[in-house]
Amino acid sequence: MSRYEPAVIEAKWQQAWGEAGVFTARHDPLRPKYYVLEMFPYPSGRIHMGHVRNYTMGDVVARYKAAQGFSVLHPMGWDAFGMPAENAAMERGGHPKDWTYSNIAVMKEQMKPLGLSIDWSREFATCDPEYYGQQQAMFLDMMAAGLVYRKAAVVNWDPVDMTVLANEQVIDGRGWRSNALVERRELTQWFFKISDYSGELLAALDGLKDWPEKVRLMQANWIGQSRGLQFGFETVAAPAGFARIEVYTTRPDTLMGASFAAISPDHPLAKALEATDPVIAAFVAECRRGGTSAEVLETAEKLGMDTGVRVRHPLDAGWELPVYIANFVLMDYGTGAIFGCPAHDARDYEFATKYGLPIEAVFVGEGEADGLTEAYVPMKSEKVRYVRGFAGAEVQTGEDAVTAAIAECERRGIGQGVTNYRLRDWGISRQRYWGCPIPVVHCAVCGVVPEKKANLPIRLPDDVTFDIPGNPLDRHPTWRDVSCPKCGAAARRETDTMDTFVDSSWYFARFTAPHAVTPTDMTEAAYWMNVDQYIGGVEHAILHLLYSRFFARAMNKTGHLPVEAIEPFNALFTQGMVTHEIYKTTDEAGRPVYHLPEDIRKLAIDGNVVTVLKSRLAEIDVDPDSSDVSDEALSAITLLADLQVEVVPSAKMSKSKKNVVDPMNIIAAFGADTARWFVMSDSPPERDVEWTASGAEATYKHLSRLWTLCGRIGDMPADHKGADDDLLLRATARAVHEVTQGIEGFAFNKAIAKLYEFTNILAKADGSTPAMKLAIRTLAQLMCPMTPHIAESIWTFQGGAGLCAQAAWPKADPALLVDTTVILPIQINGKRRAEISVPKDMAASEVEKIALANEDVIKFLAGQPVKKFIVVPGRIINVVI
RNA sequence: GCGGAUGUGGCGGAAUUGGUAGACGCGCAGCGUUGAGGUCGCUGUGGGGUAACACCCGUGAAGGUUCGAGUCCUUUCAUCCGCACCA
Repeated sequence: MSRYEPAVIEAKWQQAWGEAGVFTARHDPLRPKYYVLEMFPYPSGRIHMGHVRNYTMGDVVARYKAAQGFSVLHPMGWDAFGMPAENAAMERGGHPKDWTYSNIAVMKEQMKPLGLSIDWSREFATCDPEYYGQQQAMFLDMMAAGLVYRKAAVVNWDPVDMTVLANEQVIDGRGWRSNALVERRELTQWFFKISDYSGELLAALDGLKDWPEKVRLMQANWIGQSRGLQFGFETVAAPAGFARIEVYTTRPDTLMGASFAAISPDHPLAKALEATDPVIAAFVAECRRGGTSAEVLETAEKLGMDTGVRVRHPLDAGWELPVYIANFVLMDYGTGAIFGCPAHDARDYEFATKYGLPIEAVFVGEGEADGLTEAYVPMKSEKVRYVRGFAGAEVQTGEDAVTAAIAECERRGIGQGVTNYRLRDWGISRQRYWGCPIPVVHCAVCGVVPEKKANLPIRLPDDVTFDIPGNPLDRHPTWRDVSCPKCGAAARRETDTMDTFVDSSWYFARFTAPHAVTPTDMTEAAYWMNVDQYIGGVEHAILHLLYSRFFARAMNKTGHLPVEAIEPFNALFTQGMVTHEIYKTTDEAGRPVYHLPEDIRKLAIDGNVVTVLKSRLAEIDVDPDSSDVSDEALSAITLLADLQVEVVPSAKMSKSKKNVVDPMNIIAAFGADTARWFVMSDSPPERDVEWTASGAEATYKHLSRLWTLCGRIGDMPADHKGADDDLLLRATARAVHEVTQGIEGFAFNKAIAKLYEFTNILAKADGSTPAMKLAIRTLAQLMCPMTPHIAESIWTFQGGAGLCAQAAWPKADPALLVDTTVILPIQINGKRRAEISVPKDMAASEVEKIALANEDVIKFLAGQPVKKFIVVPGRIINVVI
């Protein structure tokens, strides 16, 4: 066996897999299927380490399941619509389509050398008309099924560029290009009725046993089910048409503590007042300044204005409350109007304090005085006493108080108990070019008319420019101006495109039949769905996954997915990021300056590692790349503190911090197996992994050492006896058991630690008996999911039949996994003082005798009587004195 | 503001889920190999303490439950992620 040359063997085995068609997914009714999917990439330009980690994880699962005998589907595609393509066109010229497809070509070429077990015959991009045309067909079906509607919604409006901005494009309340103050503006937009499924999407979370608990929790909180009371305030001195204001509250038990009512600046009443009152109009305009994101809205200073309108308290007609317009009341939640109880709601308390409104407690903490007013009393359900509750709810606390208050209000005819959800309908309209066109036409005669399916796909026009802001579709007469599909009159095509989340909400289903002339093929979908293991970043824990769960239900309703697939992802795994340290200095003004890894040098001085700038080394006449640094130079470096670079560990890779590691450089230097092994080895997959140059090098050294070891064994005479064969067989069985458990449990770092241990045992064994050969072949198989190329070479070299990638996963003989004797530590009063070695199944009474006869134990007992003797079989002994 | 998570040696992490804290890897140190450096091989490596043992301390902090706590409970501090038009 020659030297370890990854470039040579990796190309060779990739070709062999390709020729054997190992990764082509086959619809084989006789075999169980397994569908592994990693969240598909956005084609941003080049692949990064995060991609390598994500796809290697999926690949490990795919290869492992294939070895287990499953018919595996492991596809790849491109989430190809989105803003960056338009931004590139604006900044550099060119067309989003060209930018996107050339990025796809580059990234695909970069992914190939990783040796992933992907079935490339199923590849597609969401910007392919064949894909988005099917998406348009589903939109029409969903429209017919009543899942689509239009309504007004607020957007970020840039008044200078005259365009809609994404939240990301609003920086400190200003447009990212124009720097103009952003306003909130209403636009008529398309919505999917995801709220029809609020209850179901919540209830079904319980069935997702193989999803991370935290993701289910986040989704549940996002859907935000609450039980409350909806009731109407009767108004006094309100404009015509506003005799009542509907309010929703989750705390009807605090109604007696009401001190004001507040409506959203977007509430119809606010709009009516705005039209006639310039002071209110100015205030509402003030509220509409700034972006639309929840973070901005909820951290903004609380602003309110008394409208002059009054409402009657529902429990006491003589009690009038002022109605404020308040910027923290959201039109999207509840009814867009609230009642304020400052004593028991922190936000209301802040508001009441600011505007001098009364604060009166409904309940007090146990033992506190009844006269507690003007203070905020947090809800502690166990320890409250009602002092101003209303009849029927006096004795209740906590949730019971809410339930009792709702019942009492219903009895009195004041309002109704309502189950409310925080989840809003999904607004999908985007005023942008590079997205899936919404297939409808606006006709002056017929109104909104769906396109005919025969006319699909509605293709994006190619002849567009991005020299001025806004949506080029809006100013493209030959594309925009059409005749009505229904009556033939002159009409206007919808120029909004769909949110790119729509594209990614069903791609997993399309992979099961990527070339079908309908969105899906029900036979294929029935075989391949669901995705058995889905893997991706935790940043998608809420939106993408919730939208996909909704879409699967909508697809079922419109006949595009079987009912078994309404929860499309059986198991979910959320992986962490790849981070890298940052090298930072500060300039004269104290601003941080970042340095590239190749511009710094790490030196070992007196057992410490000192990081210095190469350029500064040159200044003191030290050759920055020479390995030979004199002791004088080293001590000079220690003295020069300003020469040293601050190392900030574990930062997200970003160009501005200059800590991006390009996977292609790693593959060129060490090969794909090293890159794959390293990203799987150090950290648990759900956590961030820090890329270190030394770690990657160590991985390469390990693989080289293994290569040499296999070569050495191959050169030995057959049956050269090294270590005990029995020991080898046991070690092999244990490795199979532990690595299998590691992969099954998504603990790849532990699986790799076990592989290191196993390799260390083999390196010491130094023989070439059949037991050794079996051990090495097994090692190759266990490594194959992680490092498939070197595994193939070792497998072949050690006489494995066929391709390692197609060999059946090894099984451990259970008899070889049990140890006959066990070492029991002995604690005395909880401190470990001695240990004994006993047969595994020895009776506790026997163990006690041996333990008490142990000389260390006798020494520590020092003749004191034993109060208690605890034996945990096979684990530990504790003697209490 | 709301929601979710994470804190263990110099570093990444392990700990059979309440039972020997620090597996495995990196780094560092010593020895060997080498003309030298790197490579490679062997050994050591939580802190204090000792000639070496012994012994003491130790899982962000402070309390608690237990024969026994990294793991369970209470309080607290720090850091990271998401928030509906980034994907």
